[in-house]
Amino acid sequence: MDMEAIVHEAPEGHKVELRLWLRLLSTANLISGEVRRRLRAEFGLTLPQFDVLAQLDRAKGGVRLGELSERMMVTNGNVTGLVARLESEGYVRREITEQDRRVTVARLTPLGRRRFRVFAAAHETWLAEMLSQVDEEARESLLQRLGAVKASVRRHLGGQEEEGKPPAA
Amino acid sequence: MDMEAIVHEAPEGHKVELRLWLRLLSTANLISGEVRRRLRAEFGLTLPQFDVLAQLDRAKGGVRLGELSERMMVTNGNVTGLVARLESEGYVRREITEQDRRVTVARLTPLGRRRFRVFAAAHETWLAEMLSQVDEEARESLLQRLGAVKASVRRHLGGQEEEGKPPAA
DNA sequence: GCGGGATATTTTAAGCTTGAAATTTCTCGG
DNA sequence: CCGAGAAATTTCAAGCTTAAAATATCCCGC
Repeated sequence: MDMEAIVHEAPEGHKVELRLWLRLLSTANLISGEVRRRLRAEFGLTLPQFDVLAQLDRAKGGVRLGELSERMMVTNGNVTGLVARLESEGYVRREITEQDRRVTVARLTPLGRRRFRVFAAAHETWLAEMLSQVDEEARESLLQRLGAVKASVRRHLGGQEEEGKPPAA
Repeated sequence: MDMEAIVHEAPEGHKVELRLWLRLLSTANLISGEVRRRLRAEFGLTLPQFDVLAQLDRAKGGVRLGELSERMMVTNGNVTGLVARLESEGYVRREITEQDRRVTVARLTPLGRRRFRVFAAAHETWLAEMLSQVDEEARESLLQRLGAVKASVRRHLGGQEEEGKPPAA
């Protein structure tokens, strides 16, 4: 089975915000689907697993699981299994600190770090390829405007603000 | 548990294509997470379920399951369960055509159509809210440039082309 | 009208994800 | 010191998702 990304879209006749959202989503799906397929085919890795490795690689001395879940924008319960599987692959090790035994820190094993460098290089290449026909101006524009989108969305999250400043003005 | 979207991002020091991809992904995650939470809280619906209903609402006379999976960019096996759950909710009905008994057509029940109108109106409002601070120019720019991104990505999919024209020069 | 290949869907196994409840450990005021 | 509440993680049930294998049906050339 392949089930290649056919990527239908844009119903037409919808509010423009909706059309923008649908296009954003289908674009992200198109790319992540391709990345996922390649990670699997080339390295037997899932995308979330790659994501964990990337976070751990970025951190010097290991990452608390709670921080990992924040950085990855997923729930705590999620990282538990993810890290467990990566540990059984030998890519990640878990350590319990003696100062606070509630905390578990995950860090890359030497094998994990070595392998991740290979994964990351391929991943970067794929992205560069896939986005090769998006020119410098478009990239910069997208980066900036997507930042604006995120800012707009964040101001309208879920009713209750759980941190940060109260709605300015 | 809430596990609000903290949305870390952009490692800095990565190739610009990678940064663009990470921003695109985190933006999509931020929005879809919020939409998912609201659908669940207000209507007890999952996002994929909403997606199925939207596709069926759009179609006049029912949709073959295979076409549904194409339109939704998910595998065939996926829609089987999705449609089964929506059927048990009474929102969707499945019909087997007598001309071709391999084919199953899904269509909204009157209840499903009625309810979907409510869901869709709320959904549209949420999106309009979340994107309210993205001005007209930015929206148009994003729509157009995301289209270009999709085009670029499609040209670099998975090695084998399974349909469409051979790479035009 | 038969049989092989194509087409449509379902099933299956493995893994991801959420939200909520449960555990474990810590902190701190009295 | 003790106990209440906070904090970090795990467990759990339900649902999503994929890729691959299995089923079921159809089409077509002989």
